[in-house]
Amino acid sequence: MAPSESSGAPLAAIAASLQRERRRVGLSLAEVARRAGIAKSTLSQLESGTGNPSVETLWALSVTLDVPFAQLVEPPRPRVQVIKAGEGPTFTAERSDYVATLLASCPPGARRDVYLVSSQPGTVRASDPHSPGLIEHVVLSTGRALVGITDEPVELAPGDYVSYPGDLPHIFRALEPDTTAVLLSEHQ
Amino acid sequence: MAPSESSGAPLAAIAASLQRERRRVGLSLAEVARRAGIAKSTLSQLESGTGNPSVETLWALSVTLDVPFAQLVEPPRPRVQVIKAGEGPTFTAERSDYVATLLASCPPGARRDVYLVSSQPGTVRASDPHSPGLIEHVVLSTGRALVGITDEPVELAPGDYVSYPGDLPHIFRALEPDTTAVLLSEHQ
DNA sequence: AACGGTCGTTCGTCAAACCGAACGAGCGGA
DNA sequence: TCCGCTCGTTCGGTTTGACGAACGACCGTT
Repeated sequence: MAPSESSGAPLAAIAASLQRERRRVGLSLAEVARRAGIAKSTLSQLESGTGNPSVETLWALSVTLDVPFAQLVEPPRPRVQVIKAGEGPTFTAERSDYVATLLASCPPGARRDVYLVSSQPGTVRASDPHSPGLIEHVVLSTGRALVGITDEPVELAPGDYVSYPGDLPHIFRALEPDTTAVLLSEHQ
Repeated sequence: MAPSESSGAPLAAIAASLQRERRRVGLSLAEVARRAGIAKSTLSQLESGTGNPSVETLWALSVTLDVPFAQLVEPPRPRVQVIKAGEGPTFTAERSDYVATLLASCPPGARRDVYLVSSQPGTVRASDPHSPGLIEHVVLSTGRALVGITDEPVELAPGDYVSYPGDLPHIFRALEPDTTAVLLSEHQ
């Protein structure tokens, strides 16, 4: 997914984030600038939305404020969301008793999808490689399953966890009826 | 968590990412520069690691290449990880039958932790607010539980999903023995 | 009030990011 | 071979982000 909107750079969002995070850690503008090794005038302009910082400058600030770099650029996002079992958009593989329910799709700023996977034995859910850098995490809830890279899958029991690069061929193969798992697809 | 290392800005990583993503979509340097509205000389220098782009410039490129902004800055990261049920580092709440197993901690570039939660009824796991912007996702695996914001929790059955802001007081209260859930803690 | 301290903003200077044009290299067709 | 085209790089000129000093505002203290 592309960055939020196709609009211009979120300079205003950066300005707000910088000030919010600085307030959060309770430091003065001058102190943050000093620790980050930048002029406080620069920081002042950035927080006022006047300016277009270089990556180096923003990076220094993200380190100083102990905030993920991306958080300074991609603004916040809120709220409560409930999806009852059986509801929500589902994706069913053809010729395979495999149902994936999208629980939380990738919003701007976050880079992960959360699925609830329900599968039956007898068939194999083989996935072609997804986009480079994608990582999948699987936590088995019920049943048993062979999960992971096609060449070296791992057998999971309830509570077991596996993660693997999603840009390699991989499978999900239920070994017992009503096998369910939580799948976290992380877009790097 | 802070950006990867406390070292200098990842200008080399940006250079590599830009070239890799451009190659991926199969466009020439000149064409990408034209679409992004920047001079191709600028892009040439960025891809060669010579330069310290402004946020505006990088943003335009991330939009053009249809790549999340953060991906241009935070480099890749790999591999397979297995944690069998009962293994892995656990956190136990005092006075509460509540065990959280850390499945995937927050690496540089990603901003989420994955836990397997196992809990027994009779006690309430109440969490004080975490850092601002944190979002928690819960998928119930077995049993039943009251989960969510303390003021308005949601009752979950196996397969149910809920997400809520982690910076508000929230609870996890098992309603049946051996209640388990997958908890995704997302650091915005 | 006068003082020392820190707060955040503003101003002039300088380095550098960005631009546009020109360049050489590589390739296919006449 | 000589065009015509596109590739990516290199070279001055212009714009602008970053710097440091100076500024007014706002406390406590004397």
